Amino acid sequence: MSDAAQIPLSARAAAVAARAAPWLEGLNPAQRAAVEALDGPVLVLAGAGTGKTRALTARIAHILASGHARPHEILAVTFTNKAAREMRERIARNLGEVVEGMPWLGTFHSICVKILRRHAELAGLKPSFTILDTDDQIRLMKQVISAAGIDEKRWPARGLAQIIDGWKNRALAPDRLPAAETGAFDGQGPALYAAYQARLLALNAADFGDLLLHVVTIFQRHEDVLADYRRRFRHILVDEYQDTNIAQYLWLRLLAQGSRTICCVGDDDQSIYGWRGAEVGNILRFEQDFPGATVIRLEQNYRSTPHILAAASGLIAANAGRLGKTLWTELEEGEKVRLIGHWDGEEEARWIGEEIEALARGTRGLDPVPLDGIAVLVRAGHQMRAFEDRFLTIGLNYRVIGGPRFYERQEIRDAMAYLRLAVSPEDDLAFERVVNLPRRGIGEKALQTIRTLARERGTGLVGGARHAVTARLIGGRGGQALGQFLQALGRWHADVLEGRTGHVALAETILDESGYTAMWQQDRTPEAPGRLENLKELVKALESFENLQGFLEHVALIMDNDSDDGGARVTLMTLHAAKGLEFPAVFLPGWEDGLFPSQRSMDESGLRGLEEERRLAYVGITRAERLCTISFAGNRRVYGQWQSALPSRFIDELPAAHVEVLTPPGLYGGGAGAAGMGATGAPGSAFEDRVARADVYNSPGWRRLQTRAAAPAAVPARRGGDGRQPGFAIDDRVFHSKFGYGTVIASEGDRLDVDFDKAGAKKVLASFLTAAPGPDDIPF
DNA sequence: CCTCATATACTTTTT
DNA sequence: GTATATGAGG
Repeated sequence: MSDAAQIPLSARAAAVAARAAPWLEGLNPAQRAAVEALDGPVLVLAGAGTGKTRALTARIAHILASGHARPHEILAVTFTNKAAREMRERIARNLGEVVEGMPWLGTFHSICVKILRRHAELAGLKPSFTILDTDDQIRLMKQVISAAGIDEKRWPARGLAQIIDGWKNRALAPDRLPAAETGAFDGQGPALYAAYQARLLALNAADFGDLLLHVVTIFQRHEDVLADYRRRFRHILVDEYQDTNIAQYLWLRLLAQGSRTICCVGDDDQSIYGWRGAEVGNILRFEQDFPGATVIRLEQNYRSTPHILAAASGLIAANAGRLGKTLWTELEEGEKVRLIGHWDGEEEARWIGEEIEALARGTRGLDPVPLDGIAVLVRAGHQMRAFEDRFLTIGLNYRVIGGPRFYERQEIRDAMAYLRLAVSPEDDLAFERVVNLPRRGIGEKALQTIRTLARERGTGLVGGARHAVTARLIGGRGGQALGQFLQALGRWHADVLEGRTGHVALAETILDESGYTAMWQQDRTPEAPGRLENLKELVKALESFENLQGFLEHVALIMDNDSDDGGARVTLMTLHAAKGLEFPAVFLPGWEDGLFPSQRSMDESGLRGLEEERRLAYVGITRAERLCTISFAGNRRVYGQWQSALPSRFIDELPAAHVEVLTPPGLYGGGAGAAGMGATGAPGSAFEDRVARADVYNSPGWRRLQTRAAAPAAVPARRGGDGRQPGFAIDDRVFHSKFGYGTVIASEGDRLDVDFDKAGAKKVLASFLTAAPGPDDIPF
C-alpha cells in the first residue's frame, strides 16, 4: 500500500484504492494531487471555499495509511486551537478509530511550549515556566519602563509592547537587533527590550512571542537539538501559511531542512493579519525558499455562486503581487451581489434587520434562510452596537462572536491569578494582581515596601511580604490583612502540593476564603451576577482537568470559548473573525471610505495596508454561499460625533455585471420599499419593482446622486493623534461634546477659556473642541 | 487608602 | 458613546 501513491493508477485500480481509502473518495484532481504529492516541498494554493481542510486532512490520512510516517512523525501546525481540533476530528473520521495520538498536531504556540518545556534551560528558563498573556505583558512592561525612569505617559507600555512584539515576530532577540532598530521608542527600545527579557527570565516566564523566539533561538544555537527534531518530523504540514510571521517561517524552514517533505496550505488573497506580523511574503516566496517545490492550485469553489465569486475575483484583481488563482464553480448562477446605500448607520441597521426577517421567512422565490445561516460581518467592533440595538428592538435572535473572550474577562483573570499563586507562590505578577483584591488596605505604598524588601532579600514578592509582616513594617489594617492573606496562601499552596483536597474543591475554597466571591456578591453593579456566573463556569471547567497545573497550562494557550447553546441566531462578528466560515446569506455593512478601507490602516501601512483591507473585503464576500449584500451609509455616528463619508472605493472595484444596485428606502418614495417586500411576501412583486428603479439609480451618475443625497458636509471632527485641531482665536465659535456651543474668550497654547452658551465659562483643552459651524453650515 | 470627577483614547486580535 | 487611567480631595 505504501507505493500506491507513487504509481499512476488505472481507473479501476483507483476505484479499488478509493474503496480501501475512503479519504480519497470524491476529491477533485487538484485536491488529489495535493494529497498524493508526498515528495519534496508542496505549496497548496487553496482559494476560498475550495476544500482546503479536506485536502489537508486527507493528506495526513494518506501519509498514515500508506505508511509514509507514523502519527508521532507528523508535524501539523495550525494557528488556532479550533483548526487543530477540527483537523484532529476529521482525520479520525477519515481513518476510523485507528488514529492514535498525533502528539505534534497543534498550534504553533502549543507545539513550541511542548518543545520549550523540554529544553527550557537552553533558554535560561526552568521547565515549569509560566506563560504570560497580553495583560501580564503590559503590566510587566510598565514596571520596566518606570524602573528605567521614563515618563510612562509620553512613552506608553502599549507602544513598547507593540515594538517588542514586532521584534519577536521577526525572531530578533535583544542581542541581535539590527542597527536600523536602535532608534525605536525614543532610542530606549533596545535597552528596555533587554531589561524586559531579563525580567521575564527572573520571573521564569515567557510571553507568547517568546514561545517561538526561544525555540528558534535554541534551534539556531544547538544543532543537536535541531537535528533531533529534524529526524523526528518526517512530514510537516502547515495550515494558513499566508498568516505565518518571520519567526514561524524560520522555525518551519529550520525543521523542513530535515525531511524536505513540507506541505504548506494557504491563500495569499486571504492574508489579513499583516498588522500582527504575518508576512504575505512568506507564501509569495515559497518557491524560492523551497527549491523544487510543487505548487498546486485548488480553484474549484464549492461554496459560492458564480456572481459572488466573480464579484470577489474582480475586487481582488486590483491587488498587485498576487500568486493568482481563477476560482470557478459548477453551482447555478444565483443572485447578483446586492449593493445598497443608506442615509445613515441607523437606517442601514434597520434595513438589514428587515431583510433578515424577510430572508428567514422566505421571500422572492428564495428558500427561507434560517437565522443561523445569516451573518452580518463588520470591519470594526464599534459597528456592532447599531445592529445589536436594532436586533434587540425587533426581537431578532443574534449572537456576537469575538469580543472579550471568557478567559480574558476581569473576574476570570483575577480568579486565575489566585489559582496561579496557589500553584506557584513565586508568581509575582499574580501576587500583585490579587494582593489588594478584594480591598485589603494594601495600597501603592505598602506594595512599594514589599517590593523593596523582596529585592533586598532576593526573594519573590511573597517572601518580601512575609518579612514585612513579621517585621511589622506595614501598619494597621493593611498589615493585619496581609498577614491573613499570606497565611491563607500558605495553606492553599500546601494543599496543592499534598494534592489531598480535590483541585476543584480547592479552587472553590480559594475563591471563598480570599473573599473574592464575596466581593462580587456585595457588588451592586448590574454586571456582578454575570461575573459570579462566570466564576461558577470556571470552576466547572476545572473538572475536566487532572489538576490545577494542567488547567493553567491549558488556559494560558487556549483562549477560546465558543459555547453554542442551540436556537437559530443571526451571527454578528468582525470580518477577521469570519475567516474560514461560511453562511448562505451574508451582509457586509459599512463600506465607506475611512471605515472600510480603514483610514488608520492606510495611514500606517499605505498601499500595503490598502491591499490588506481589500483582501479583507475579499474574505467578506467569499463567506457568502448564495446571497451577499453590501451596504454603506452616508452619515454615521462615530464616538458620539456625526461624520459623513463617501462610499468605499472597493465599491467602484466591484464588476458591475455581477452587482445589482438596490434603491435605498427613503429615496423615490419613502421607506416602504424594504418593509413592503417583507409585508407582501409575494415572491417577485416588490423585487421587480425595485429592479426597475435600480436601473435609473444605476445610471452612470448614481454614485454622484447618492453622494449628494448623503453627504451634507458635516464639520470634520477628528481627534487624537495628529488629528489635532488648528488653534482657535478669540471670539471663535466652538463646539464641545459635553458643554455644547460657546465662544472663545482667551487662549493660552492648548488651553482655552471658553464661554459656553449653556454651561458658562470653562477652561478646556483645544483638542476637545471643534470649530462650530455657522448657521448655514449646520447639517440637515 | 478610597472615591469621585475629570481626562483621554479608541481597528482588526488566531496564541 | 464607552471603558479606562489619572489626580484631587475626603
